Amino acid sequence: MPEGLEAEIWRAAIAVTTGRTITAAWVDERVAPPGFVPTVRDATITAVRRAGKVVLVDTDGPTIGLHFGMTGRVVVDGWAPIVRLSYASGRDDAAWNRLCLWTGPIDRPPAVRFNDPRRFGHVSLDPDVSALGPDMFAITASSLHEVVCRRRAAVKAVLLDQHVVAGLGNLCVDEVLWWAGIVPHRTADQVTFDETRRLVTVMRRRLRVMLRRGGSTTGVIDPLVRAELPACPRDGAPLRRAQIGGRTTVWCPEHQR
DNA sequence: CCAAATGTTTTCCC
DNA sequence: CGGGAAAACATTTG
Repeated sequence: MPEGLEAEIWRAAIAVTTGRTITAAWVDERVAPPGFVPTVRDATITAVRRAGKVVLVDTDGPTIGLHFGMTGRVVVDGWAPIVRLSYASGRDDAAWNRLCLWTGPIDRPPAVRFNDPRRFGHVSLDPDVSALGPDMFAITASSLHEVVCRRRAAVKAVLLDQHVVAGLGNLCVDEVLWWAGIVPHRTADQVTFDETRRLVTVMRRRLRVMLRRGGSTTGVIDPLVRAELPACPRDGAPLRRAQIGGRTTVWCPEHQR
């Protein structure tokens, strides 16, 4: 899924609906709060924001939260900003639709369609995002280090924690650690301030590049590299793979220390 | 048939 | 109570 980068791509796509009024809505009741449809009908979309991995559709009524889970995705005006997610089906089956918002005739494609085969995602009203940490594009080295230096878990697990920094997912964490030269299983409190600074610099740069390229699967440690474990593109050492923080982790034992 | 998959939440154990 | 690790969740794909 979708990490913060995908959420940002979808946020920008959905933003074209700003100013339109929701004329009709449909949800899979299993993934939405009760009374969702009548609550959003006739609301006008005023802005589309992102909080970490969550897309927030503001209206003159409630704010609609889109939580993508592992396989959620969005189609806007019949167009998919991200056609195929790795680790998810490339198909687009109507049976997997979880939310449709129309801003015009109901016989046209919905303005926003949320489709999620695995159904780990959900839809919310006025979601509370106050517990999220600073955004991955905005966090500073000092604020990050303040948290990191007090945690004993693996640095990988800490960066995955949305209360620490919002938006990073499994692929992006492996990517930034690879660029920063920090081994993922190192204890967070062993990460120096200098290293945290490098981490934040790398985060800003590489996330920007990956966003432009199309999301979290476009880095050096992409899904193919994760599966095949070729030699490290930086120094030729054999890449390694293990479970860290409960997730598949790939790193270079040579330049990540 | 089996294993693994980009996330969040819950449960359990120190 | 708090931190951390592991399990659970539902389904598809290789």
